[in-house]
Amino acid sequence: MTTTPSKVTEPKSRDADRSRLEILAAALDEFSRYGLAGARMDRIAENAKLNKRLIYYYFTSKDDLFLEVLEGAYANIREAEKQLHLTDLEPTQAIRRLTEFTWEYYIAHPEFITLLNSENLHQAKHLKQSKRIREMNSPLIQTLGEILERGRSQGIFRGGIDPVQLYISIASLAYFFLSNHHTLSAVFDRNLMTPKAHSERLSHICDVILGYVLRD
Amino acid sequence: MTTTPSKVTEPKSRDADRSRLEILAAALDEFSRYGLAGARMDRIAENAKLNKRLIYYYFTSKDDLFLEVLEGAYANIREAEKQLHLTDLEPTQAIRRLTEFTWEYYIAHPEFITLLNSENLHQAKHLKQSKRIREMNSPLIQTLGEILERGRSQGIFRGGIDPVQLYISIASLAYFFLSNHHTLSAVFDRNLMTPKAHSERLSHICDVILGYVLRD
DNA sequence: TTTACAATTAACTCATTAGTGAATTAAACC
DNA sequence: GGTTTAATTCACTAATGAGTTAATTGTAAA
Repeated sequence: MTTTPSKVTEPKSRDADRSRLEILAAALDEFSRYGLAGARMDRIAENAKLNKRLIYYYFTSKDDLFLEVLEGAYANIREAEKQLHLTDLEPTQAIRRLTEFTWEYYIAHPEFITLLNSENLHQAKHLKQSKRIREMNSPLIQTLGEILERGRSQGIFRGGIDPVQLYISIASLAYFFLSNHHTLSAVFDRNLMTPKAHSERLSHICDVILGYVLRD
Repeated sequence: MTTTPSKVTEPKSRDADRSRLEILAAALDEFSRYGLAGARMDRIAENAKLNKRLIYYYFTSKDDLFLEVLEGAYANIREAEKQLHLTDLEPTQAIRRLTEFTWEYYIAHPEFITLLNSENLHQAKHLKQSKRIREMNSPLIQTLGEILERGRSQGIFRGGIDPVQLYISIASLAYFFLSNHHTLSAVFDRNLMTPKAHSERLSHICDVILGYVLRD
């Protein structure tokens, strides 16, 4: 027997907030699966189980919807980055932690990768017009700079490392592998998406990054 | 005076080979600019200065055309790789050469990057059905394995390096930077496409790769 | 319990799109 | 010069797509 719980606010049949979220969730799925041009508004409505008109009611246009989805994806990763607390760790451990985090975040959020690829195909035109994303600047570059300096002064890291370059490199090594795994698997005739292949990749990435950062 | 050269075969107004090539060139441009879903057959015809019907006459469908474009792109990079002659070089120089080549190839062929991104969005379904591409296996992995072994036995390289992992890493560090430069530039508020930024990146990539490969 | 407004729906429009059928023309061959 | 065939054009279709108009319904406040 499913009795509606007394006093507990009963699920409304009309709920603007819920509808907005349903649309955003369906849109994230759609855009990351098919890209911006390949995405279909009808399919988003269908998967959100809402009338298509509501998408326009809440989000104005396909591009505006895409922008909100992108903003959400950035907000999520920035939030996760904040939980890292790299400053509490020894320099070497901090770099390792950041590398592992990056890898695991991409593994857990493949939509983020395809969304970014779409945005880059469109020359970041949505991101550029987004005040929200520009304000969401990552704390990582600053922190990374401090870690590198700390490692440097302890004599364990090489000097002259640009934190932006290093951050991009850590991202590269994880992102490219995952973003391009379909073509790479085909070309090298090797399944790169097995747990074993994943752990081998992560271990290789750590070796590359630490091999670079650590002083000889 | 432009006189039609006597005896020299005059340009035909109808030329199947030329038309095919015009279509392929226009399609490469279109697909790399807009992706597979965003590409427009009418625009390809217009840019090729040929009737749209001819695209279907020569290439059957949009997907088949995309496949041929992709095959061409792979054929080109494989051809360039063959000119590298890494075996003639000392191990360290060979790795540096390969790294620089990869970077410069991507710089010179941005279409290759966006084409690959499109193909990965589509889970490499065209590549997987292409006998041609599967036969075009890169000589690089084999060569890279030999170089690594040579460096190893000379005591200058670390042991246990998987050539496929290393190859993917070299590609990653170049590819990701260029593929994602629009979003990266916006997020870091730094123009990554200046000549200076490019030479800094290449130099960083070489440091990372050699820092990893060279024994401490 | 009526009112007011927000949330939702049905039923459209109109432009665009991949793909075609059939006629036409240039060139190569005899 | 006439015939054949390959290359090209024209005019179309059928479906699909983003976005809209206007009516309807649920909900909460008065």
